[in-house]
Amino acid sequence: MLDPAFTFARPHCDPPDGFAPSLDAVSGTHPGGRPLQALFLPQVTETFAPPRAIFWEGDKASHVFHVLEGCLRLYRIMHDGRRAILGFSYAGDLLGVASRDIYTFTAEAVTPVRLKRLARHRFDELVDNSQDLRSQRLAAICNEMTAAQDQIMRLGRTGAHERVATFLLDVARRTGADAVAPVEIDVPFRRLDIADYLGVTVETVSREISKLNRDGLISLRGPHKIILRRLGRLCDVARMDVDEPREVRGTGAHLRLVNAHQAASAAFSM
Amino acid sequence: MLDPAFTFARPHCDPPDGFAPSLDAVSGTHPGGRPLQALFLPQVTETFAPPRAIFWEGDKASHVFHVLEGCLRLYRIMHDGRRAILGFSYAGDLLGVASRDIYTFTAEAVTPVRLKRLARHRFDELVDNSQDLRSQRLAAICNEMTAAQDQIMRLGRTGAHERVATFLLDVARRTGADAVAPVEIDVPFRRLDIADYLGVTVETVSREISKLNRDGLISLRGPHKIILRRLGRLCDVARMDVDEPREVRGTGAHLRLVNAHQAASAAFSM
DNA sequence: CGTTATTTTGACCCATGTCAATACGGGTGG
DNA sequence: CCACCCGTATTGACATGGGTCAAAATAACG
Repeated sequence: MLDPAFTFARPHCDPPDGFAPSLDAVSGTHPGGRPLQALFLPQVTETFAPPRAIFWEGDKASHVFHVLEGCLRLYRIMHDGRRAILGFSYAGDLLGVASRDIYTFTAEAVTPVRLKRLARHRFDELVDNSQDLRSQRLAAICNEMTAAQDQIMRLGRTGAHERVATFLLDVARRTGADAVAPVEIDVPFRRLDIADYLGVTVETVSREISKLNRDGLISLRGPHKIILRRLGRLCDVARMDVDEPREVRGTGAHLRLVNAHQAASAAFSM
Repeated sequence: MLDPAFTFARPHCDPPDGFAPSLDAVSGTHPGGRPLQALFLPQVTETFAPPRAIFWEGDKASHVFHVLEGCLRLYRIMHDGRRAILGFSYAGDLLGVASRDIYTFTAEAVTPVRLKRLARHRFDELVDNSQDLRSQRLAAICNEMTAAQDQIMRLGRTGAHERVATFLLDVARRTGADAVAPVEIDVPFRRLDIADYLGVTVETVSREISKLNRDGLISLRGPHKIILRRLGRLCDVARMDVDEPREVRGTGAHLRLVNAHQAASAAFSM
């Protein structure tokens, strides 16, 4: 699936990479034996048409899910209606693993979704009986943590350019797109979803995408088909200001890290 | 410690509460028997003077730590020097539990810190041998996830007012301050730390604090001693626009939740 | 006490939000 | 297959929260 060249050159401390593998969604990397996903094999398949919710924020976290097909948005809503999308979930992901008591977000189908479910107590029971599965679950949740940290960094410290570019690259990676120059990606989400995920408005998302289009970094084939033309350039945008390291304000204690990562953007064709 | 009235009324879906119990820091709530923290009892105590780092982002995650005293900032730095503080860690917290391979952030002493450490392999070994401890560790990490989600929501969807007010209330709660009106809290962090945590600039933090001061919601006794005078009002600021719920843009599917939480702010004396 | 780092404040500017109009696209029924 | 419709996306004009730059005030520390 993932071409090794398609690693987006990720120096460990450089966050605006790493698609948020969605906060409570676990991309399936199975170390040795049976992956967590295998636990769902005997279950029946269910189907959810968009925009139906699989579960709601606040519901008792009674099940864990394995997404077989389609994609989902995971979000929370504030008292006054503001919505924040915490992440997206794709085929292969697990859903609800990090929810203990109640679900801390709503999961809603964006495209038609097929999935399997397993009662939480059953899932826990199965996992607890295997050292290997326990370890997998832990690793999975830790990966989610890291993804969440990436997102915190993006939202707190980057501009709209960077966020949108990063988002497109992440979708490409999640999709398992090829690393060769003109990658056509499918973006099933609406602009509002993207906006609520990136912490900006629909208009800003639209404008940034239009700008990338004007500048030739991408082409649009309808709002949901985007062709990434200059991957290298997109990376540059995603990691703004790479060339001109700005002055660091602060203690200086952490200066040890600054400039320790000229490596970066190299990967990716261009 | 925590006055029950001091719960900041947290309806499950309303994020701008919940102090980020720091992303990889575990506040010690021990269900039944021996808490995770007890594992550190036999270890020797180490001391770190600020601004010394306990570990660096990217280091091999060789140990887990238990903070006995003092407080820490946990942060990541981008290639160009921008810093994002992911959270803070206080006495009682565990540190490094959610770091599997390498530490995904730097932990640095803000005040003189005393802590104990345990080799990661040893920690894992001990935890894996007890159903109870495993469960505690899992719960702890899930709490961190929730805290991270809160932060994502704040950074993506709130203004500077809300962020600063929330921050002050969270420090108060973390500190275990009393719920009665004039609460004096100790804020050991510098303004730049707060700024990097809240995703704004130092100047903005300063201005917002000044404004709260002018408006009588708080008083300053030096930049690191803040007296919260109108807790109720602070809560209102932290959850801006409570009274006039704005029109929700979007599918409408999630409308089920909107307005389902007029409860809120009641708690807190005022 | 003087020296330096931190914080506060002011003036100005820009990225992004807001409001509003238009254009597009995908689905439906004729 | 085409025409219409409605939700979504784009674009423009304008407003503003918060960033930036610079200076003054205050606190921290030897």
